[in-house]
Amino acid sequence: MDDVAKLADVSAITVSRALRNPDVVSPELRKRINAAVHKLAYVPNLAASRLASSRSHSVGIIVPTLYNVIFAEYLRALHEVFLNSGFQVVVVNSRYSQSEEEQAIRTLLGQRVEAIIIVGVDHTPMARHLLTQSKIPVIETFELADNPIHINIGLSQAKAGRDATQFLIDLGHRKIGFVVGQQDIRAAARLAGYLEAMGKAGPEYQPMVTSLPQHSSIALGSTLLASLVNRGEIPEALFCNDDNLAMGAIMKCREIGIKVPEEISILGFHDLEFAACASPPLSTVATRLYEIGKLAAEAAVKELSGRRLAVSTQIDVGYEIVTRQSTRRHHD
Amino acid sequence: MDDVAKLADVSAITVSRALRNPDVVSPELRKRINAAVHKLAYVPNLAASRLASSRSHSVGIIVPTLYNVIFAEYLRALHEVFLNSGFQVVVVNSRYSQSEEEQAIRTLLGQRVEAIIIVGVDHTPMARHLLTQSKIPVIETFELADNPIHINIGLSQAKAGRDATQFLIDLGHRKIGFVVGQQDIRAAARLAGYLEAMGKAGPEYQPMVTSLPQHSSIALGSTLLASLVNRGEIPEALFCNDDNLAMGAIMKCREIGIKVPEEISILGFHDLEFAACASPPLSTVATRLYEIGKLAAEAAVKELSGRRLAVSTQIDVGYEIVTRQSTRRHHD
DNA sequence: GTGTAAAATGACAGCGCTGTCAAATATGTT
DNA sequence: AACATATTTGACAGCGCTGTCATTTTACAC
Repeated sequence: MDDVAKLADVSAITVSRALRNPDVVSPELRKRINAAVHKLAYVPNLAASRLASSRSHSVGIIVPTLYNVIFAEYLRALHEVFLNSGFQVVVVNSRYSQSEEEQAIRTLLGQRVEAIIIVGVDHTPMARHLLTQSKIPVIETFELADNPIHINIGLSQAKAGRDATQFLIDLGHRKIGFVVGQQDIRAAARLAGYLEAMGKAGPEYQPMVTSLPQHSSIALGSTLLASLVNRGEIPEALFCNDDNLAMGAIMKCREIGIKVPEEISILGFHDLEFAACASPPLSTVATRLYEIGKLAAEAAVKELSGRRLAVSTQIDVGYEIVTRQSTRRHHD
Repeated sequence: MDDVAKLADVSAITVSRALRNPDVVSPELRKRINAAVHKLAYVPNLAASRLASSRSHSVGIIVPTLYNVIFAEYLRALHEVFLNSGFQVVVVNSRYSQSEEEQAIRTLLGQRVEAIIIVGVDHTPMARHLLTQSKIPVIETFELADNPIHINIGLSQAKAGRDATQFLIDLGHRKIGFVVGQQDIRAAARLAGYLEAMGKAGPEYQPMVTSLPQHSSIALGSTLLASLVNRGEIPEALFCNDDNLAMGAIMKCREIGIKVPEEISILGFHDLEFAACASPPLSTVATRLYEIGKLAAEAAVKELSGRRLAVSTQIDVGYEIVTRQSTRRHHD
């Protein structure tokens, strides 16, 4: 900054002002300073700025993965709201690991982000401790917590899993499989819901879980369906932990000549962008991905602008089973 | 930090050391300090640390979108290499806007990231100026630049577009369409390649471009194919700007009863995870997404560890047309 | 011309750490 | 016991900005 000041022949403080508050500096100086800034390709040191002002103007987002489309709409909403409110968005990827999540929290807190939006409600005790002690808004999303740290926006994954399974049961299916990749906590909750519904339905409803500890993807859905077929255990209906898997399953069915939904009903989760245009269009549990992000960001912005919300606000955004053509009533 | 020091009854500097260099502090003090750190949920202020040490231990990644799967493998590779090398990864999303890209560059430079990995080689003059003046490694990826800022790893998008089109021409197709969403610069280059190949092939090869200024997605591919059909202009072959669009197109074809590849050949781009398990499996131009990320990160790490590369290193990772079942020789 | 208020600029300290070097303490050797 | 050496701890300045307040300059009214 001193270099800029020297070049523009003003004091350093004036440079700082010209950059942050251009209209309080006389036009002539402003012009000279801008020229110097440009000439030197000067970029203010944010570390120094943050240290001096103790404001970071940034918020931290923690998502489990950046490698598939599940959090796309959620991220889009967060970016839209925060960018419009003048916050910089820092996205960190915990890669479905609680220890990486804790590490991410440390990093973000170290950067003194002004709010943290995090997917999920299960954290290491240390992570929870850090989040609780930090004096910033913490928004936990996607799941509903029994005991939210602060603000919590999501839906009951277990209930959604139960209802989805019940939906397939009500369609007359008995042999209903559950398909999942690497099991994160939300997947486990949906699985628990599935098991509960199956258990309640009666002894002839035998749970049948197919899984492989890999990141969810369309390709994995395809692989999982193939392994099901190889074991000769083709169910009447399949509840897939997300639309990626469901899409893959549909593809594989088509490839090997299993008719969807005539021979097998397939139900996805999340209603991702491609669900409606799959062939056949995918029945799925629509979660309000964009909405969750939007509400989370808005809650954070509201908190930060002083209008404190209730200590622990919880919003259940619910879900909806969208019936398209990949499921149908069971015929013997 | 002072609070921690007071609680552990040591000097602040010892706390700092215990945190950064635990083995140089006596075990007893270390224990006391850790207890205090934990009790107070103390997280060191990274801004202060960065300012004092003038090291950020972080690298900046700029991608045009976080909302679809195109950059998944690329990001995965970058994360793997950088995290293993002890760098924190900051991902920023330019949302396909050059001005947002420039803003992102400012932010990252302001954070004093130690390297910048950026998708693309076209930047605003200001962005280029900032990047050039910054004394850090800059790795431009995906495209090959005539005039790289520093290190450049990618492939010729125009050449790939040309070859892909030629591939369809060689299959005997004449009416070959190009399908694209919102046109970024790489899309434009591929389109240019397509136009060039069509132009060279002769007057009976009329270009036929279908596009809609929206983010690429499977759903958009479906929409675009539908609009093609509505206009009654079903081509013999379709070169899609990426696999998302191709996948959507295949789905829509299936829905409305156009047989792929019997009635229409469909060629994608990138060989995304789902290409091989599409139905029919998608022929596509495989770009080495993971490889690009890996090479980029490794180049950056090498630069940062002192082993400077040649001033402007350029690596052409090439591409490969993968023939699966969505394309076939044309029959009249 | 003088006085008053407003606008523009500057001085200074300090944000919370770390690099460097100095001091204190422990350890080993003869 | 005296000394040399290694280990552990501490003091101090300063990283590059910004908040606060002081000072200078300008504008305007009388």
